[in-house]
Formats: sequence, structure tokens, C-alpha cells
Amino acid sequence: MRIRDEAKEKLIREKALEMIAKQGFEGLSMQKLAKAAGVSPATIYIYFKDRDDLILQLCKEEGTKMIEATFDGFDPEMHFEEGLSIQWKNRCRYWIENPMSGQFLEQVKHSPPYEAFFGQDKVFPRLMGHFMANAAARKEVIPLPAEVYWSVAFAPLYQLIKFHLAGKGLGNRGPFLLDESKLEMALALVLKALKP
Amino acid sequence: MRIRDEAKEKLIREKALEMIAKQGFEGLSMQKLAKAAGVSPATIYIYFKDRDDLILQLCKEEGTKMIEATFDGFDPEMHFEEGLSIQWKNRCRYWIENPMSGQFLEQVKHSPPYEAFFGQDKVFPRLMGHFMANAAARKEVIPLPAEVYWSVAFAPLYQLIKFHLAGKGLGNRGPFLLDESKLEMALALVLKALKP
DNA sequence: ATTAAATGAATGAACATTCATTTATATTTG
DNA sequence: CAAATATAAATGAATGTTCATTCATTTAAT
Repeated sequence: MRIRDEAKEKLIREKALEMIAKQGFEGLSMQKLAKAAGVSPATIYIYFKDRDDLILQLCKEEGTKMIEATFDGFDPEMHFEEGLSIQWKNRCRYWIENPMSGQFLEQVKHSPPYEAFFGQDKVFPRLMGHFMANAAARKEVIPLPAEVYWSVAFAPLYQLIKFHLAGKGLGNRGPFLLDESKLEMALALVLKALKP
Repeated sequence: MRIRDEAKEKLIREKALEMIAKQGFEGLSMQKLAKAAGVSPATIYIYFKDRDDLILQLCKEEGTKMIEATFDGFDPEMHFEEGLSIQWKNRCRYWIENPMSGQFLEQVKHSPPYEAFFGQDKVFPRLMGHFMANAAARKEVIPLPAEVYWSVAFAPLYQLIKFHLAGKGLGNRGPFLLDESKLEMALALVLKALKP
């Protein structure tokens, strides 16, 4: 018998990821995907049950990779400033080194399949909850509702990453590059805002 | 002869807006839209050249309303703190009072038709540029690259609005409501970060 | 020889758009 | 004032295309 061709499956995954990252869900057509991966449409159905299954698998895979990257070298016992700094750098590195994954996640963020994956994840809420409780107990951060804290602590980072991935900043004032210096600048402002 | 039924056109616009707001571009099918508005598919083509034209008109209309709301009562000569505060309140009020418009804009933000509209707009860059130049000249704000400033100044607000519209906060810790007190809290943090 | 991978062509549903007709109304005519 | 006419709105049924998915058949590896 013939063996399962893992390189072929990976190629299908990559092309599908690319199509969704660039054009959203409506950009993923099974026949176009088959053409892009150089296989017959029917071949895709050997590796994936159907279109929804393919999308769900991509959500799980990319979501998991992103969460793991976010908490690389992170410990919820860390002091607030160090923990936040590590997370900023992890998140930033992941999005910049994996722009396709980042744009894919951006596209699927509010979709049922991604929310199904994220709702089940235990790592994210546990580590984050623990980290925040510690920081609050040590009085390293102003007491705030969780959502206010999150908005001030991370939304600026993601906005900068979006500028970087779009390749252009505000208006038509030329290209934008998110370098170490701009990241440090923004992080310093956010820490100034959040520390007592 | 028969007269153009403006209520009918408005109904088509509203249903189309709703479909895109809730399900993105792929949620807008002309035949479903016809059914939702209680007209024949052909009727839509009396009021709009084609699907793209309908989408472009919605982008223009909603984009213009949003920009006007943002700068209501705003003057670029204002002091930094007052100007930023007014913009926060305007943006927040608009998104909360027009959730359908807000979710529509969220969906189309990075689409070619919306970018075509926004690229042509003169109001937004002129007022914002003027305001920032004044604030910088008066040393009311730390000198920063435009994108770093924007990210710290507005991204937290939009994240809070997203929590509010989603109706739920982080994780599964119950519903979230963006009230005056949380808005003021976040604004105070942002001002603390940006002022020298 | 066996078995699962791989296929191209087919299926039926949904899609945007068009068209020959019908309907309603503003205007003109008797 | 009422009937006739003109005109654009409104339509349901079609058009041709693209979509996800299936299937009978072929291919390749064990």
C-alpha cells in the first residue's frame, strides 16, 4: 500500500493558511487550494474531513504555537515589570517572525472555530491570572479591572505590530518598521501608566 | 411614472450593513439580502450598480459618519488633555450608540473599498496632524514617533470598546460593560503615560 | 496481490447578475 | 374631473459561474 505523504499534507496546510491570512475565510476555496498545492481537490479530503475541519485544525495549530511562544521563558512568579517585558518581546517576536500566522490569527480571531479552540485552552488564563494576582499582591501595579489593565498593557503593542505588518504607519507618511527602540519606548510608557 | 422609494433603499442599506457587520463580506449574498429586505434580487440593482458598488457606498457612508462623530466639538487648537479626552468620549459614544456601524467598520477596516475611501479623506489627517503639532510645540506630550503615540493614545480605548461590544471581558469571567468610570480610569492611565 | 493514496470528472447548491414582463404612479389628454 | 398614456420601479424566472464535496477509476508502494 501507499504511505501517507506528510509533506503533501503540510503543503496543503501552508497554502490554506496563506489564503486565509491574505483574504480571510472567503479567500479559501477548496478548488483554488487544490490548484495552489498542486493536487486534485479530492486529495484534500484524504487529509481533512472537510473545509471546516481544515479550518479548525489550522486554528488549533496556530493558536497553540502562538500561546507557547507568548509564554516562552515566562514565569508567573516574575515581578511585574520583568514579566510584562518578556511577554511584549515574545509576542512581538512571534508576530514578526511568523507574519503569516499572525495575519491568519488576526483574520480568525472572532470566528466560531477559533473561539472554540481558545475557549478550551487552560494555559493562557491560568498563567495570566496567576501573574496578575502576584503583581497585585506585591503592589507592583495599580489595582484595576482586568479589562482596563489588559487594554492598557497589551493593546498598544498589538497596534504597533499591526503597523509593522501593514508595512506602513499612519496616513501616507511612508513605511513603518517596528524596531527595538520603538518597542522599548512604548513599553516604558505602558509601565509608567500601570505602576503605582 | 413611479417614484424612487427611498425607504426601500434605506432598508436595503441597513440589512446589508447588518449582514456584513455580523458575518463579514462573505455574509453578504445578494439573494439573501433581497429576502431580508423583502424585495426581489433584481430590485437591489435598481438602487446599486452591483455588489461592489453597494459595499463601497456603505464604506463611504459609515466612514464619514464615524469621522464626523470623532471630531464633534473638537478643535485642533485645544490643549492636549482636553483634545484627547473629547476624542475618547466621541469615539466611545459613537461605537456604543452605533454598534452595527462599529462592527461593520471593524470588518471592512483592511478591505480595498474601505481603504479607497479612507485614503481619500482629508479631514482626519489634517485635524489630527494639526492637533499633534500643537501639543508637541507646547510640550504637553512626550516627543514620540507618530505610530508609538497613536498606539498608546488610542489602542487601549478601542480594546475596551471591543470588550464592551463583545459583551464579555477576558476569559469566561462574566459580562463586561464599559461605563464612564472605566473609561476615565483608562484615559487617566494613558494621559499619565503620555504627559512629560 | 493488496491496499490506501491520488485522481479528473461529475453533482447539486449557492452565487451575482440579467431580462422580458408586469405594476404603480405622475403627467397629459379629452 | 376622469381616462389614457408614458415611464420607471418592481418582479420571478432564468443565466452562467463558482462553490464544496463525492465517486468510479487509476496509480504506486508494500
